[in-house]
Amino acid sequence: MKKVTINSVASYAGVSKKTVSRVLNNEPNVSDATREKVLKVFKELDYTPNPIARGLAQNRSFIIGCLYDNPSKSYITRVQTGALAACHELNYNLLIHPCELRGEELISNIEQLIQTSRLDGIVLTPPFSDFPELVSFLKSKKIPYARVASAVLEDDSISVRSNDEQGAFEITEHLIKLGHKEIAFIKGHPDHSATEQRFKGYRRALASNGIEFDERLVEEGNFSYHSGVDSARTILDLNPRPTAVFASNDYMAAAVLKLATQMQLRVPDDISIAGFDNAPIARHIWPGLTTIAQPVEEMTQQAVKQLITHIGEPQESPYQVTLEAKLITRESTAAIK
Amino acid sequence: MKKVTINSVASYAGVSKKTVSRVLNNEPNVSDATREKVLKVFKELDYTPNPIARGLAQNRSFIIGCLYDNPSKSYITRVQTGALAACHELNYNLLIHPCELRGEELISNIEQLIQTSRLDGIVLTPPFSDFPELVSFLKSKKIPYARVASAVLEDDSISVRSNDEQGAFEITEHLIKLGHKEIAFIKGHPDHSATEQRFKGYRRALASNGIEFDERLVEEGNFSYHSGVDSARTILDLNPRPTAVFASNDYMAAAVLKLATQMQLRVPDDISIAGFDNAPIARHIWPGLTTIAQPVEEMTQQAVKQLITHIGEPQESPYQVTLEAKLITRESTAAIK
DNA sequence: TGATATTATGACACCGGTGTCAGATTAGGA
DNA sequence: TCCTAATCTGACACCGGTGTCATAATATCA
Repeated sequence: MKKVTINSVASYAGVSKKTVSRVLNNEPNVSDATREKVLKVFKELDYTPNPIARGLAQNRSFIIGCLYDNPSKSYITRVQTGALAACHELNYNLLIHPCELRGEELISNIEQLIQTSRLDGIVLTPPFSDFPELVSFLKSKKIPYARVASAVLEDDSISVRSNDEQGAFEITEHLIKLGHKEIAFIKGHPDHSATEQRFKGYRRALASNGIEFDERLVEEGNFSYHSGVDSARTILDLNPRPTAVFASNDYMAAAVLKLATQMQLRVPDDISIAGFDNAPIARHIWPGLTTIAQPVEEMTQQAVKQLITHIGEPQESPYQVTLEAKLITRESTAAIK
Repeated sequence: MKKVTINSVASYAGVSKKTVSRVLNNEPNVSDATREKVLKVFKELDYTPNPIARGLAQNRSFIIGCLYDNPSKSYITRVQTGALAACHELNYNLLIHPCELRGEELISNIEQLIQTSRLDGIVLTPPFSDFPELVSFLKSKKIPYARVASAVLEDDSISVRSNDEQGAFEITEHLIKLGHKEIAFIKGHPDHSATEQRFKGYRRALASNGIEFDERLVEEGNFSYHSGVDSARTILDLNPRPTAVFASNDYMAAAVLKLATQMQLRVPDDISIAGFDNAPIARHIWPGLTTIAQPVEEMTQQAVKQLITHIGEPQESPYQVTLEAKLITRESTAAIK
């Protein structure tokens, strides 16, 4: 039951360490006979190369970090799922690192993370994806990074996003087509670039349908359920009350629904409610929320895959892709009566 | 901007590598003067030891794995939060590993994980905590492990749990004290040991209050929202309809609430609903769910901390603790009319 | 067939730490 | 003051891989 190392394999196969190493890494200049001999020994001895030794020799950790600061657990796990899929595929490990964007010493926190864990790269998820201080820090330190769901496209970094503006446009237009004209809007957290994008989409839909934008219908939220409750209170107390509410995410939409229900309002008969993200809660409440679904796993997976693939080889034209967001209609929106 | 290694520190401080290493690890037999000299150089050069090199020398990875297979995203993130806290404290990294208990080749999947990532230990979360095949595999391979929220206490492994049986007892008794006698019960997933425990607590509460157990009031669920919908349909169609439903977790309870609302039943006036876990959804719906809160982060943190602390030193009497679960009453339960 | 180019292989240093052990230094006691 | 014990310190091998380079084996061509 001794440990199987490259040395045992080498002596067992009657070749040098280096030759075994060549076979391991599919390097050329190994005769077919030797290669097969070594491969057979791999199987016989059930050999797995030690990534730590390899890492030391190559000055790599085979670990990438995933940064997030998000109140939505479902979003986080979706991000993780995508990142893990990519890591798995490319024999990397994922280090999750929740931390606060506005926390003390964010930069030095990240610096320490990179130093102590020797990360080979970092995936930034919202709201970090568009946080200039962090991005420029990583760039200055030459830490490879990729950005998920960023709104701002810098021209020299990997970025995979979906179109928030367009999604918000579509769901707003969906409400408009149902006859709604007074559509309240609840903004997300100001640190997230999606907040601005979704607001833009909302305004564009109004404008392109000839509905005048009314500032009084806009509330500031922060993506949390709690903030949704506050915003909902203000909105539902308006006189006249808007006939529809579009909240920038599903948690806030759920909060509107809760408050509306408490106020004996019937959804969607008395008021339509729309959300964003297609979080689990959107289908766990009654009525189910009309919302926008983004391919979060897919985005993250692509971003991480690109990140890992291009570690150590700076690209001329980095991977920048925008994926589709999709309108999902459920019971919380209906035609105005 | 050269790399700072133990060698640079050593030559800069005018001592040997080994002495630097001693200072790093707080080993004895270093004179105060030397120690301080080296410490000063650490600061001046901003030295961070390379965990990969250290790992190679000590045949460790400073990584522990966290296994889960859970439909509840909030549970997963709570587990992660606790595990990360412990890892952080002890300079370890956490490798998350979602996988299916009933998936193909679970054991070889785990074996490969351990082999390729050279994990120093593993935390098992439900339903793995009480999965005998896995536990005995780890034991046979001498992989250190700790179990979170396990029901079965083997006498030689680290285990931190909370009392599911007692929690279920309390919430059932809460319903009974509100005057309910026909209390339906929705079971969880059979692979989770909590399922049996919660059911036991329910029955014990009935028994100790002189209420006869009625098998027709028990439905099989699997902790998913969806399964809750199915169970709810059966229960709410019963004639006479039970006056309360205790679902084994909040997702299923939310499903009962959704269906009840769709059926125009008023909660809690017409029917009381109770859940378990205190998931976010419990307070994101209206009425909020009466439920049981478990200290998931705390459990996991303690388990991981013990695990890491005792890597490489088998214990005589391992850490086994049961933490308190707490009844949280919200609007979904009320006295019978 | 011999000279040369190409391919295959291994010896050895190295990555950045830790473990072992011997030797140097200091402290303690007679 | 000298001898012994305790404390410091460093030389060196080692962990398990990879990179460099020299050399051996084979292929190519004249």
